[in-house]
Amino acid sequence: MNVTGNTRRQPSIRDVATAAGVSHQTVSRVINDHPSVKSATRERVNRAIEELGFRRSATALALASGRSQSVTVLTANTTHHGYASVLQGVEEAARKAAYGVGISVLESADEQTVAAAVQRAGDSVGGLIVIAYDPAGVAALAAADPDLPVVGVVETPADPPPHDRLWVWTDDRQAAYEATGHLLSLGHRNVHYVAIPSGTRRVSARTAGWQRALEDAGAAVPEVVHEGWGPESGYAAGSRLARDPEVTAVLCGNDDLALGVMRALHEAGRSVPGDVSVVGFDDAPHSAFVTPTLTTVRLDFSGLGRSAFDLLHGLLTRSTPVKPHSAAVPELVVRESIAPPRHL
Amino acid sequence: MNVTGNTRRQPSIRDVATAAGVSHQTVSRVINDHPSVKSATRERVNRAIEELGFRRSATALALASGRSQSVTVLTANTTHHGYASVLQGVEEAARKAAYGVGISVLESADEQTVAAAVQRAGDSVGGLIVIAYDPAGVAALAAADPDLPVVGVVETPADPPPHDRLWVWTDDRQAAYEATGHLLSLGHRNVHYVAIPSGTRRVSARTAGWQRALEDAGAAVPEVVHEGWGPESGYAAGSRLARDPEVTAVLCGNDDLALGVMRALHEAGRSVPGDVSVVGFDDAPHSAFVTPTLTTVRLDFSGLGRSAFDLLHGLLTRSTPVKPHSAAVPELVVRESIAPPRHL
DNA sequence: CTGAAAGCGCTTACAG
DNA sequence: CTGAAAGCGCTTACAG
Repeated sequence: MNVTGNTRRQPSIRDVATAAGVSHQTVSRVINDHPSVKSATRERVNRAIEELGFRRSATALALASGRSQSVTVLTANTTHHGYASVLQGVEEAARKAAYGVGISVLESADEQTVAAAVQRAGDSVGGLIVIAYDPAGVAALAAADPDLPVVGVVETPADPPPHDRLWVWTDDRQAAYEATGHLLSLGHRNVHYVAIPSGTRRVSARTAGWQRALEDAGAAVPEVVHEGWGPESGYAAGSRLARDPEVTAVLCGNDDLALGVMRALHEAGRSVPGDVSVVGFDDAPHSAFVTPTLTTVRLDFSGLGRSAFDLLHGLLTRSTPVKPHSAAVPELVVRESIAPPRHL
Repeated sequence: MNVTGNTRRQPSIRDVATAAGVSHQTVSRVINDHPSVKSATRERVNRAIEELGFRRSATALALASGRSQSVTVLTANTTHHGYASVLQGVEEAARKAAYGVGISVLESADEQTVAAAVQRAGDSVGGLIVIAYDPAGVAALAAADPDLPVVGVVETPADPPPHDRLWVWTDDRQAAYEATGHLLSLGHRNVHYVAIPSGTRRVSARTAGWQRALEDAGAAVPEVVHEGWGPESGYAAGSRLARDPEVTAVLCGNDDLALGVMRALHEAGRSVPGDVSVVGFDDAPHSAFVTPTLTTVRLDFSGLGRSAFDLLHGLLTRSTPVKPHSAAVPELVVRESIAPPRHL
């Protein structure tokens, strides 16, 4: 009626219907690719859509249909390389499926905070992806409503996930095993481990892999150095480790930690890799450009994010029977920061 | 009616109304903190809300009221430190205001891609924050519908933003000026600049600051080395710069670039800071732990993200007259990577 | 202070 | 193949 009027309102399905001389019903069929529409009608509708610049309201779609075409990722962090890459992978896969992605960060592992965040996230969204590498994430995964579609991005689990839960992971247990084994094969009698904060109360996957490698080689298992996530944590750990001349090889839970360890060793006058070999985890972009370049385990985080989304998408659309699966296998990238120990 | 039934449906405003013996109307008033509700009624409603575990549907709210309580950030990247930190800042401020945040990444600066992304983002959302540090972001900012609430996170603009646009920035022009000045004051006769890709066709803010500092000091302005964002770009630039013995100081558009430059210099046998001083931009977390520790400009990205959200929030709620404003001033963090040139 | 009506822009059965 | 009706869960005037 108001075709030539210049109201700012977005054209609705009804405006399109009027313009095309059909019911809004039929417009709905056309935009949903419903087969039973005469092609002449379809064309008329599409032309009207084009002319009016119609865009279907995602909000109305969500309200009327119950499917929201969006997921939100719940994470304790957005800046660390692994987290940011997972997020990027999720977004990439979601975009291809015409899904939106929301992000909600967990400020702490505090029960109340986590519960509030999980609720908020679950409120207006089809499904949830929670990055559960840390205590906050693990708590969130546990706190999520059982009938909300959720997939967790987790460390290699010791046991398969509960059957009502979908998880995705890379085999970093195996990766830690191999990295440690590589160091031992170089002649090191021992490998120390500087751990990232574990999400679970039990031994983390990386820790387990490292420990197993030492045991398999008949080497003593030194105490794990527990630290935070950032380079300053690695620095603190490295300062302590530097005082022990027996320490000739250090595996770190991530690259930032490894950089901190290398710096502390440097300041203590112990050279890397001359006196001590250092290995990181994640293969952050700058790790190949520090001096010495850092030997590290490359993890396909964005692939992990894509998998997480695909899994969730399957769950939401019930299209294919979905199964938890692990992503690309980790790969040890050998660079300058490791060498045989002096005593050889 | 079905109070004891165990349907899985979330309780609605109507269920609450029935339980409290009022109209759904009144429930709406209560959850919106409308003043004109008798406190006895209010209490009854609140009790019902509590008991039923009612949570207001954000979708219905958005559809009925037109305000969506969410914003989306449009960005070309999620992993670089600056971008990730801006995103984190936005999320933090949004969470405090009970807003959701969506993220949409721009795969390329290609016109079609950008247009599609902007449309998608603008579809189901209250407002848009676009990170416009790069060509894709700048294109997105330009492509956004003029009557969609948008705030841009931009480089220091040469001219004030168009009056219908809200921008936020840190004064990195000034920061580049100071960093360059500091290098000159150390005795360097010249400072080269390795630039990040500029969003605009014109000279970027950082480039302008650097250039001005050289001019003010009467130094020659060498050609800008144009590179990408990552350390490998810095490495490429550094390799070229290393061949010129006249090069004694290099300012880089970001820390990753700086690391790449330092690595290339190292491989070329030129020591940092002995032969060449290197300064970065951003103060990424690891920059204080590489060797030599990196002198860099600290930028308050998360503060910038918070400002961006606040600005947008004001725009959306029309609560306060909002004005574009710049965030915390950048600060030069002097570390080991710079020194007076050899010739002194 | 509170309720009955209409509507936001869609979809989902139900008819024909 | 297409339309008329009802509804998703809220809010926004309009009455009283």
